[in-house]
Amino acid sequence: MPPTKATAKAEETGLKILDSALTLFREEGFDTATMRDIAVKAGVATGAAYYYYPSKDAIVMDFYQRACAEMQPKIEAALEHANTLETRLRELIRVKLVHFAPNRSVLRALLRNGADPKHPLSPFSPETKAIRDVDIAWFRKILDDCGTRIPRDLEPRLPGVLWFFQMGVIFFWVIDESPNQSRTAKLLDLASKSVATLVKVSALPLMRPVRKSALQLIEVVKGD
Amino acid sequence: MPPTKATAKAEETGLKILDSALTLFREEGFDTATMRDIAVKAGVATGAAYYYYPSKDAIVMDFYQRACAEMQPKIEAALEHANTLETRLRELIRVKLVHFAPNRSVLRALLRNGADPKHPLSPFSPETKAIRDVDIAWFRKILDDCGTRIPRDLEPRLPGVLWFFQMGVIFFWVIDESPNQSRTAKLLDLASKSVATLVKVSALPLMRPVRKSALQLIEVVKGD
DNA sequence: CGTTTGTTCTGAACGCGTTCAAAATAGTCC
DNA sequence: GGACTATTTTGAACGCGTTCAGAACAAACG
Repeated sequence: MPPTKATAKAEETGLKILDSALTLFREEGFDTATMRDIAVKAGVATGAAYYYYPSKDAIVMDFYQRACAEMQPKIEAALEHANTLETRLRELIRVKLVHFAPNRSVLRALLRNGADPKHPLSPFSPETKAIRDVDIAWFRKILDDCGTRIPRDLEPRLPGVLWFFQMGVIFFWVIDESPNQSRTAKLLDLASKSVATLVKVSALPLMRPVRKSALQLIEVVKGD
Repeated sequence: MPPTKATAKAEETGLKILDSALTLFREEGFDTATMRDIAVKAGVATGAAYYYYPSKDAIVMDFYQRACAEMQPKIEAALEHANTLETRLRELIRVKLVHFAPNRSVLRALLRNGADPKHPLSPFSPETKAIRDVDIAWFRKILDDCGTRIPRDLEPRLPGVLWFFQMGVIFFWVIDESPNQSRTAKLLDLASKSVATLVKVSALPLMRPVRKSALQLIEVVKGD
């Protein structure tokens, strides 16, 4: 959102800038749309955009936050009709892809900097922690009552791992140029099934050493 | 390398520009070092740098290519003393980390754009295919005579998968801010062991369905 | 009403990567 | 040597994201 401003008129200007930006991003891509274009389209001076958003990236961030908020009820609805871990995982992620679909290229601009956790736009940055926590809570939820027994030692780590898995799928989707992103659809089907199976299998007594190794790895990756 | 120029003096100028750039990148980071700085340090005008390199990124690319070439004998040496899949995998990757260590931040600039396969600097781009192929050949080699039996169906895909695994480790290393990148060291140890175990286990008759699923996934991700 | 204080907006300017017409230099042939 | 071509180098200029001093406007108070 444009950071809360005093007057109603200001609120409106902020939204106008956001709207102009997103339209231009969609129409001609993030890089091609310049801050000057955005300002002109919103009917303000270049500098005005910076009164509402500290940077071009921040506009994308705002879009991302709003999108996440809008998605919450959609996610809830999608999970109603899904009971198994596999279907819940798949539907949860599918809701996001569908919701982001019209703005796939905007998301690409965001995930470009996914590399650097120091970058404010990274899905791993402190700035995005709030969103991440909400996301991860959903994965905890779908593990909670899915009928699959989760090993005690895996339980606290698994939501985060599934979130990471989700980021991988979204990332793949963003760069997937196949018609209608059909490759991602296939990937999501296959991967959801595999992940669900893996979780199930990981509970077998025989798998204890494998699970312990995996947990060690997770610990190293997460620990900082 | 600076694209082949006619005179020896030109060759030298090109190297001077490369050298100045890398020094500045190391000293103050990729973003802070400007093309003007680089040119001044090399004793030429700003535009001269663009006679040798089409972009700032291209300098990093050149560094990367040279580094890969220099690494070949080091890799060969490292593999002499390693016989198991686990140790070979670990040593192969370790050689790269050690070699890149003084220029970790330069590599970071390169991997920043790893996201977009359309970006020329991406490790997945057509522009980097030659390097990638050489890399993958090494992974084929360490699978060849490591004493572990590789399932027939997995064999053609596995080198690419291991290369991808390597990119993951390098990526983690590049953003690893722990002292001396000790977390990466731990990760590399654990992950090499796990990967080697996985490969071994994947050959068991019991694991056939799991392996087939994994292969399907690989197919979807690679196929384009 | 005028003054004052805070909010919103302006547009010129900065530093960056990059481009390019033209100048300087080197190489070649008579 | 001089004339002509190809290579190398220059530095001003462009478009971008961003900054900032101050103009314009609104609200509150006397």
